[in-house]
Amino acid sequence: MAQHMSQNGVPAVFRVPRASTVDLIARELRNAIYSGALAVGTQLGEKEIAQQLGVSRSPLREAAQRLVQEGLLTATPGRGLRVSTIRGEQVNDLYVARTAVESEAVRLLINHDDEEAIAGVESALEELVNASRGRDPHSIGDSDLDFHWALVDAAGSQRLRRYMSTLVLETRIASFSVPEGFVVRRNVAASHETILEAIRAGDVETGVAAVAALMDEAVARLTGLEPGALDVETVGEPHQTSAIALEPLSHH
Amino acid sequence: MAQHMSQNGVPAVFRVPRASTVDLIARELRNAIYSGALAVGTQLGEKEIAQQLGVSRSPLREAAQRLVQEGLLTATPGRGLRVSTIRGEQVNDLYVARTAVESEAVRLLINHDDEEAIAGVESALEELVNASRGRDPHSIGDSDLDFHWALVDAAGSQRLRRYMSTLVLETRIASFSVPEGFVVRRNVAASHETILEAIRAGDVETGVAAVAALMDEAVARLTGLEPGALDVETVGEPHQTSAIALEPLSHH
DNA sequence: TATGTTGTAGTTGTAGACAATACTACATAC
DNA sequence: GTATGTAGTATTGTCTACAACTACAACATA
Repeated sequence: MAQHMSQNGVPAVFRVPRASTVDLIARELRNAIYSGALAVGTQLGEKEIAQQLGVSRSPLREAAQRLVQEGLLTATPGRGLRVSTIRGEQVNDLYVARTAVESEAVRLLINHDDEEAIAGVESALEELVNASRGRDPHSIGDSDLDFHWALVDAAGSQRLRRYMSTLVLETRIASFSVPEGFVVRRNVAASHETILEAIRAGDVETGVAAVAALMDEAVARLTGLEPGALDVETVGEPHQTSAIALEPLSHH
Repeated sequence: MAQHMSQNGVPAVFRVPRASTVDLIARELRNAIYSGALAVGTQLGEKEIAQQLGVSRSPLREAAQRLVQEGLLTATPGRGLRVSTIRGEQVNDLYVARTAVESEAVRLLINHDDEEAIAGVESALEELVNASRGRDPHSIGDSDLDFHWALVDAAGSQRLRRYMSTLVLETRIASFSVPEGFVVRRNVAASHETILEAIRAGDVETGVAAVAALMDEAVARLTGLEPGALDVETVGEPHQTSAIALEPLSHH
């Protein structure tokens, strides 16, 4: 019983958290969705994907159920799995969820006042500012999502992190789902700075309001409301569909 | 192509969403956790449970992965599945997530001002008031959770609903995880009334604050901080473990 | 021509068998 | 007596095969 106990009864060494095959496959699928290798709406043949990953259908199907629970994949009995599409009212709902999570993150950051955590958000903002000086909409979009991820990550809540990691992917899906292609705002950095300033100032009210404003704007952009009123930049090429989507996974 | 299209191109009739076997199993597992039939920390033998449900291990394992994604089950490679335990810092994190979701629900309810939706919350509150007049801690606890569920349900967001349905189960798990047994506050109704009043008054500030206060109190109750300062009632019998946990599921 | 039916191919859903891993108990060495 | 090694047992992890379902196309029929 006393295998490696420190004096106060707390184990001094923990079980190494090996990743299961299902974990690896699920991660691979998420990456494929994020990168666009698995295009939105794609029907994924289990046999084919299992072969590409070098596993059999069983663990693949188990991993797929995780993404189904997240809402990233949609399963229809007899018709299998396809990558979820997010559009119309779903876009609005997605940003409702993001508002809930990111608002709480702001609140937590202000309450805890952890300098190191806030610094993480700050460096993400700097990345965004840099990217927005360039003219590559894709890297702006990536930095944008990175910032929001950093914001929630810094809040230190395991559950909010889990929610956000799915929401980031769903946001990506929503972007892909827009028929016009990738759309980004020109002046992203400014409104994001407002959030960070509010956090530094300890002003919950302003911070939450800034988050909400950002979300409303994003919904308008993605659902195409008042397209003339928004200062956006559109990029063609909705997404490239490659024949071989997935790399075989290496167990380590 | 034009099989049942209304004039605007939106399908007028949708595919009936048949429930897959995996759906049914997942639902059954969640029910078993909610009811306590699957006790917290229980290792669930796949063979045994599959037999009880009258299915083979494959769909059971797939369903289990859904609950793993939700955090209700914990999977360890080589050691299989067990019902998650929620205690210590996890309790706090759980209520952080609930605060995020329920605060946003309050905000949505106030913004939309949908009388029918608010009425749903009101009836849940009445149930809670009734239960709190009685002395059965279990029915008080149930009505409490029902109220919070109704609150989020009324907000009308699909994603918040999904989060909340898991959070309700996690809250239940947290209750079961308390070694002293079921613990409820004596004056539950009052603080819940504050939330509803704030919604009716359109006062976001007060509503959100009331939610936060409720959550803080719950964390204190469950983590056993200042036990003397809280007006709580404890019930023994942490949970009865029945030999046969699950009913065979009927496909309909 | 349009609609309904039937056959066929391909896919998914489930079950069972096999292989790999982890737990238990016992034996053995220090 | 404690600790380490080893065998046996049981469970999980993965694969393969079969059954069931869906989609598509060719054909028959009104």
